Amino acid sequence: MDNAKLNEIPKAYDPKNVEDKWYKYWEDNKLFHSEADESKPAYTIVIPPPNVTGMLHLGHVLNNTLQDIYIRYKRMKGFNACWVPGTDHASIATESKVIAKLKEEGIDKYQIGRDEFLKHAWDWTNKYGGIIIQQLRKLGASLDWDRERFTMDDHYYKKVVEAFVDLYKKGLIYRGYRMVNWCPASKSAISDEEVIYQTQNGKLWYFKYKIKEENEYVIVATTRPETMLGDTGIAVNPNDERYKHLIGKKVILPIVGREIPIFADEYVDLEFGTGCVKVTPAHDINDYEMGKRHNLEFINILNDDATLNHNVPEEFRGLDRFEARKKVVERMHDLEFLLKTEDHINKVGYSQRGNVPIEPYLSEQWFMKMDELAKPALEVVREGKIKFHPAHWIKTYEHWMNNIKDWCISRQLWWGHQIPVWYHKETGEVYCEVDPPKDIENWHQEEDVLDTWASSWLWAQDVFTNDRDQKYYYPTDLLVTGPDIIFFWVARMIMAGMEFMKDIPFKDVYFTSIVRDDQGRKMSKSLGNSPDPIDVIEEYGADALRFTITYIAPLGQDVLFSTEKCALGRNFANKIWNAARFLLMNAEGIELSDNLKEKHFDFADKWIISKFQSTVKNVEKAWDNFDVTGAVKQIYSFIWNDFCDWYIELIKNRLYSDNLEVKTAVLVRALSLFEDMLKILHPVMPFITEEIWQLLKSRKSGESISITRMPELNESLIDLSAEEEMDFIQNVVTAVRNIRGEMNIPPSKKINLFIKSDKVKESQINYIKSLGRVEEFNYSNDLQKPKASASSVVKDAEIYIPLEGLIDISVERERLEKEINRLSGMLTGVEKKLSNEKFVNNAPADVVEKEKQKKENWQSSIEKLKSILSDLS
RNA sequence: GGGUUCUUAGCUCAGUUGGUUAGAGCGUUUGCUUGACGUGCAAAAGGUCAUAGGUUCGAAUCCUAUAGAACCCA
Repeated sequence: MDNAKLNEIPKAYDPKNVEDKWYKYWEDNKLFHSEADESKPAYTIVIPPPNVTGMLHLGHVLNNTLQDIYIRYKRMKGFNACWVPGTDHASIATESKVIAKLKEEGIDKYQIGRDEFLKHAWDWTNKYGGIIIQQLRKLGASLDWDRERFTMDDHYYKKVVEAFVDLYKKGLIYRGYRMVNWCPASKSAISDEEVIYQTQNGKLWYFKYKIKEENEYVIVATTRPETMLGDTGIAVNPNDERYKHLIGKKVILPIVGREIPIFADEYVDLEFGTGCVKVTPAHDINDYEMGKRHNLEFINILNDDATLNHNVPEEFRGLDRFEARKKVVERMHDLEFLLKTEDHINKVGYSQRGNVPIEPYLSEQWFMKMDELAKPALEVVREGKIKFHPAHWIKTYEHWMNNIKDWCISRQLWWGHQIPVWYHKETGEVYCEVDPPKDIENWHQEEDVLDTWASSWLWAQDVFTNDRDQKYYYPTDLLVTGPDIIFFWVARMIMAGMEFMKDIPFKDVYFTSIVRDDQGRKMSKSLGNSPDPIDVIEEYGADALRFTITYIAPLGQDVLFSTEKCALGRNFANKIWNAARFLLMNAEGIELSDNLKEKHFDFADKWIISKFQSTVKNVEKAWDNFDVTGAVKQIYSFIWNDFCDWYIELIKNRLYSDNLEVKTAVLVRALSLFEDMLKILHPVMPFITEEIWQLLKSRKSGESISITRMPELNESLIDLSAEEEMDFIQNVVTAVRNIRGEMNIPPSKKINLFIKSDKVKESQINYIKSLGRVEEFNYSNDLQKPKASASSVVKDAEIYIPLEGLIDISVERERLEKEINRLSGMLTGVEKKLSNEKFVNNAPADVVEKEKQKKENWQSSIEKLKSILSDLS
């Protein structure tokens, strides 16, 4: 190899100068662009579109690293790999950010109107929309940038509208006056899935309501006193002896003065509170049901911002619900209707986006019928047409699908896909089509937009904007996402796929871990425990981050991350770097002719090639099983332990040999293996592998490791006898090092070594000598133990190290005794097993044979050690 | 209240269909300017596999119960 720059290879790997350079190279050469090509199999992933104005966080890092690993792996396996990037318009989140920004400027959304507001929203989107997309490049994500999509693109918008119209015409979408989860912060309905229940320390207030024309009271307990202003009934359990005589009577609602009936309903829990329940049908889902059953009045007491409206007494109007609560309690106290107050732990539903308590609220909304859509979507998962990893999520999915409720898809927002429904100004007729009515002046369009998920549920099918692409790339192969959106998105995308494409949207779904901090806490801005991935990349490199997070992320469990852990990946990168540096330095000035590759083989070469083949086999299996951590650990262990710790040490003898042909042959082989090694690592650490791959040989412009082929598994190269020979060497060398350690013999001091065995091969001797730092070496079957030797037993070979003057007899005795005890313990276990007739009769023959073998080996070792021990003077 | 998952070395986790000498990384201890790497090398210490039963010739692995933890749903 002729390369003057080699001396300049720095001692420590620095990703800074490497990563951006190669990403640009890949992008400039469009290496990740895919075109439909029916002669090749496609492998397709659509990115779970991040919020367009969002920033990259560690959840994205894990998720996108996994996708990149699979897309790169499949690309190198010869698939036409296509990874589609894009972002999501995130209706509520984006709109509330825009509103906040406008508010700072003193602008009110309703004053400027819809069209003007949307201009601001687009400005905002264009300003922040590129950030996360750029950040994905820093991570090394091999996305097909020519296919970048946005859920508000014209084509996509049209598809969303078409889907609505289609379902409306099929009768699967309807409009209704229903109780929904109302988010007072965004002044919009939200779906059941967007409500997060939080446990809170609340109170239980006990109120007295007087019964009309009698001198008796009922006592009700409530967690929400302010709703009493909307009470229209009192419910008791029909079997409750305490209250049977009151059923049918009326009470006078305090403060308000309204007369409301006492009625019986099975729903009432006799044990809770007093067994008497105040009923507010317009503001509680259970009360709503009771209200319908008993024909109660529905009195809505709230405005859309959760202040009290004109249906309550004057003094409460305009008050926020929480102020109103205080005031109601005060008034009830003054009126002596407040009996007592208890502490009470309750669960309060919060709006996921608005982060305020939601209100059950009656309003006119659009719903999608779920029963029919759910059926085929459930079926394909049950049948295994779509596979979940880990599989246990199937149960959660089934449970949700079996208990599915209609989906509230309308949002009282402007940023999003406006519902394609027009109402006739005169007749009130409803018109639902993709295109607006011709006499548009006589109609007004539905103001509401669709839930964001009612657009992103088409993502897997409509990121492909022409029929050929859609036919070629759909169904996609893999979806990588968090289990937190299994209902929001995964389930609904499956429904959309089955409904509109009549086919599954993806074959495998990989549910990622949740990234937490070192102490297992959720990452959150307020805790300040959420490192910015870009900072981590600056400090450790994207490769290190990618490697570390996949190394520590167990499938199906949370991953506990801290920035410092990235030292793992950084150290690994540095290790690889130095291994490359070592080989390249030795190759300097040498002509590496490939025809020497098959020459001067010895068992060390066979061993490492055999190990590599096993690694390829195991890694492929692990990728196929979505055992990402398993694959990453296999690669790590091969490179660090097998290749660096042993193989490089083994070849040093030959590398420093005077025989140029031997030296060259070894180098050519080592470099070729190193190149293969880089390839199997490349999906995990794309940058450093590209950097080194480019250094190994001079490459043509546009060439890249990312578009080379993965090494093919060749099982005929798995060589068990070479592995056995190597195993012996490793055991002998380790025994020698152990003795050195125990006897405090520094590595710089050479020792002599004798092995009582006739099975040592000539080819093994040099390796044992160099790795054990051995001066004089001898072996024979009838070797006498030299005086004052430290000893060990490896398989059936006794090894001696004469240490005249250096040996500490008591240390040596202790060492031997410890080993004898260890082996004896294991021997006892195995003897017990073998003396058990039932074991010998019932266990498979090979298992019994294995146990017998163990017994013999350990027995023989123990005998040898004992005899050595007794000779010890 | 219902469901799912988890409990293995000081910490974080592997452990494939029951048969291993129960592994790895980090951390700890000791030694080392060994002609790639101290972001390193070598050696070592450290585990009654949560607890109690059961199935089995044999259980970290299968079953039951108990305790504890997390998440989801109501």
